[in-house]
Amino acid sequence: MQKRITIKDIAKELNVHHSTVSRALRNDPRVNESTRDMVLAYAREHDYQTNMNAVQLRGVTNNTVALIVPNINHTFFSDIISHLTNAAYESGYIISVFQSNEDFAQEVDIINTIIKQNYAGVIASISSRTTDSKHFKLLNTFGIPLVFFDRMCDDMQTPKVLVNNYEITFEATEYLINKGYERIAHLTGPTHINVFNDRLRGYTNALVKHKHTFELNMELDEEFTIELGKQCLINLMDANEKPDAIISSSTLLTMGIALQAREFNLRIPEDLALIVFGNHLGTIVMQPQLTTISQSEYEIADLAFELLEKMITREMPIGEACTKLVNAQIIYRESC
Amino acid sequence: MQKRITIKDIAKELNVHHSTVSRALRNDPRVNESTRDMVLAYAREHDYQTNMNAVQLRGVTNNTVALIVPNINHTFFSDIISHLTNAAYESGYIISVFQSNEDFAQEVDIINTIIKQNYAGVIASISSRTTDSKHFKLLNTFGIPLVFFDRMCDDMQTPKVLVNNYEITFEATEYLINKGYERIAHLTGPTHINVFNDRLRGYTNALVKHKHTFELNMELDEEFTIELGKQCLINLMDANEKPDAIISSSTLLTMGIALQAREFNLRIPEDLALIVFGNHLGTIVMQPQLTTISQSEYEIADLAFELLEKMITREMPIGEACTKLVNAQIIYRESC
DNA sequence: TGTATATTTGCACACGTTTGTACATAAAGA
DNA sequence: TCTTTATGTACAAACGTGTGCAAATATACA
Repeated sequence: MQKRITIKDIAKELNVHHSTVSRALRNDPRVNESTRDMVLAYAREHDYQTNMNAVQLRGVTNNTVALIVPNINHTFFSDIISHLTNAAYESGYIISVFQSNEDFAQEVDIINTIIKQNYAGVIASISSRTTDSKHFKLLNTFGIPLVFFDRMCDDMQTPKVLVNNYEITFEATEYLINKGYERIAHLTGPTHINVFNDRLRGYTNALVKHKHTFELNMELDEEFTIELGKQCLINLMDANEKPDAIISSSTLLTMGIALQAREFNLRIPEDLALIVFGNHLGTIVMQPQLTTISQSEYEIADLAFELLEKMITREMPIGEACTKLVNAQIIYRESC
Repeated sequence: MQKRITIKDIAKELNVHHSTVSRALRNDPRVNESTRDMVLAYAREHDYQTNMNAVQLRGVTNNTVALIVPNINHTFFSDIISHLTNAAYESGYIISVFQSNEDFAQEVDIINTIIKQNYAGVIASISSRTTDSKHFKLLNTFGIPLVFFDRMCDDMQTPKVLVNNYEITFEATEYLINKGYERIAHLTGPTHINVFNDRLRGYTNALVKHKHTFELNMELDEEFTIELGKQCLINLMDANEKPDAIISSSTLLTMGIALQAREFNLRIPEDLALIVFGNHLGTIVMQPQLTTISQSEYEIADLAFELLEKMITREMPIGEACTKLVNAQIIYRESC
């Protein structure tokens, strides 16, 4: 664990000034070719690595982009992370992922770390407990570009890449209605989050349009698990009017429902239809395979990064609103 | 997008020296209480954030730990990430995740970024294309603590948290043999990686012990997908001696196999037994539910972080080998 | 009042890098 | 030979923060 080698060390060793070394390393034309070669050879030989803290202290931005997600182990987010990492790498950026764990305090800490470390930019989807956007606004204050995707703070002037949750949930509900289902339930997350609110509105409005009087919306603030899904179905089937179709925001919840339906000897889709948001692989190995709403993670990732990069290169101003809608689509399978 | 506020700005505004502000912000006892309160109030008011680049330039380490994984959207890794993030947060650290995408060049770039930015430490699982450990050794050179988990470079002196892949695969193979399966195949990744090599050895040795002559090992270097799994089974069933059991390293592969088995009207587990590494949720919603080998991600995450933290706090020296084995366990379900 | 001690603040330098400017040397032109 | 220009290198200051040391002020004690 020797001391880190610096340009001054190199300079001393080669009997030149450290400014010459600095220029040589960055291929500045004002340095003699032989000097440059000598410096580069020495640097390579001794594994010199720029100290970015010193560089950034002078105001130069780095190439690391922070990505904040509520949960890394949700298919939707992990797919986006994966695509985003690749897209960014091709443009010369490194993606660094942070998980807020649906926790407000952690989200704030993450943002503070990002500001303190001077990241080049931030792509974020907020936690379900986030109601205040002060910490995100701070990014703008410090001149760090920010792009929201999926879940966002609606009071912020910044680019947003969103899914057309309202339209697709409307469409899904209508699809179930047209299939003859009478009592459609809707399971989703806290509706102060745009995503869940849009889905709720799509669901409700479709019911209204078709004059359905049965409306059963469950807004869950707990962690979505298979167990919770089982319990949900138990509760639902305990009521007077039992649903014959469920649109759900969570794959885990829906898996639990499907497992519990077997226990109840409910046939899917005859007795109970299921539609779920997401591309979880489990949905296609189940029997019957679940009808899902796919949210085109590729497109979201590409769009979000494209917008961020434009802000980093100052091609686009920071702190200016702009919303891109990405179309989700229903993947018709066997559960309806 | 105003200029970033610094301690000098605060000092000028409050008519004190910036060193006093610096001390006040870090609760140095050598500063008057009233002065400190004044400074803290002003800092809070104006959203002052320390510039870590300046701090780190002076040799102080930060609290950000880098986590490198080959693929974020593999259940094994995303579970570890999730647990690790929480464990680290409780100890006051922030985890920043990087995906190498099973690509050597990206892995090298990530390490270089980590060195340049002076992260506090690194927890890593190497890509399947990594055969040279020079970049990881560089971390030690620069005094950055490193802990490997799961996949590692065996020529490196550094703590490693590994799964007892040899023993558990031996056990799984033996289990199949005792169940009466005659022709057991093994599907895994490139065996220059310790994980896959250990599994192969466990498999082979169990066969030898029980004098089984049928041995079919497939070492795949492509990306594991459901499609590839389907193709695998097609190929396997095309041979003269068709396997009646498969131990596989990949959930996706095995899902493909299971789906293809249906096409072939092969009954699971009667005609074909399946055991797969991992905790993917898909394995428990399938019918039949798959017997899996669970690798206790919690324990791996906790151990890895514990070791890293000790190195960060210099409680443990950097660059000293030590290997912790974590016990995997077979979760017996319906596919055998 | 004067001296000793405790408390608080200011000063100056360092960390590693970049960059504008000045200096030195070499080549070219008169 | 002397100026002019081109080329290469050195110098010094700056980025924001932390810290040893000196200075200043306040408090205690004789």
